Amino acid sequence: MNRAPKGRFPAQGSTLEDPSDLRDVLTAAPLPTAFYDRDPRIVAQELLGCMLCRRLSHGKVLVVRITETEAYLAEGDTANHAHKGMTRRNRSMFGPPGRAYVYAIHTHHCLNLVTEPEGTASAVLIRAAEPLHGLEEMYRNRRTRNPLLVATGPGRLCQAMQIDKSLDGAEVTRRERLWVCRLSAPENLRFAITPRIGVTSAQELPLRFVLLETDFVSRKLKVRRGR
DNA sequence: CGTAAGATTCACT
DNA sequence: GTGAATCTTACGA
Repeated sequence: MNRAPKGRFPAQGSTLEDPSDLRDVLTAAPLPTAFYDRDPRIVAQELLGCMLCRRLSHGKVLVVRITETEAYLAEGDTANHAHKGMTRRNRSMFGPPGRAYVYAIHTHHCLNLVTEPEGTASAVLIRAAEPLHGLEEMYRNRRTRNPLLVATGPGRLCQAMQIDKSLDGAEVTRRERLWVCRLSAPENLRFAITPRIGVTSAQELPLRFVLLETDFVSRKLKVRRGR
């Protein structure tokens, strides 16, 4: 088993050091409302590999590549914050698709993207991402210089990208404070489907989607043994 | 108004 | 693996 030497980082990972690549990302059209106005399981899968972009108040833009998502269903999903109806916390999930639902948990925040039509409370939790641009800013926010620890977890991602409740309800279909884009037509990326992490109910539902062939995930996939 | 729980993370054993 | 940090929300009295 290969293991990175202590104090060094794996060679894996890409950046947007090439100015033209960065320009392509920053000028790409955000995914439109129609993208989000679908079943959260489909949206969760198709978000894998997409770029999540955050413009800070002073203008600097942070970019990460989404590697791990979870779907929270409007029907039959007791792990969904909205499964017992609307509350002050979850009201964004009842709003139109293509907006953020941000909530606080212990000492952290988590980012969801709202799916399906207004009145249908479903969303996709962004669980992990690979940092691509604005590394120094994100290192500072996370108090680490290990890229594998920057955004591999929903709380870490929000801390790295300065996402908190002030972004709850924000539109992610415009290039304003937060948006998602992709550089080309959807690629056929391979991913695994597993139960969701951390939920205390509906634990069996396979609603977590994890990009394969990346180390930028919140939990290592269980290795299938035997054979 | 008191209390309990939580879609997490980190340090430590 | 276990426990603590630390804060917001939800809910019942």
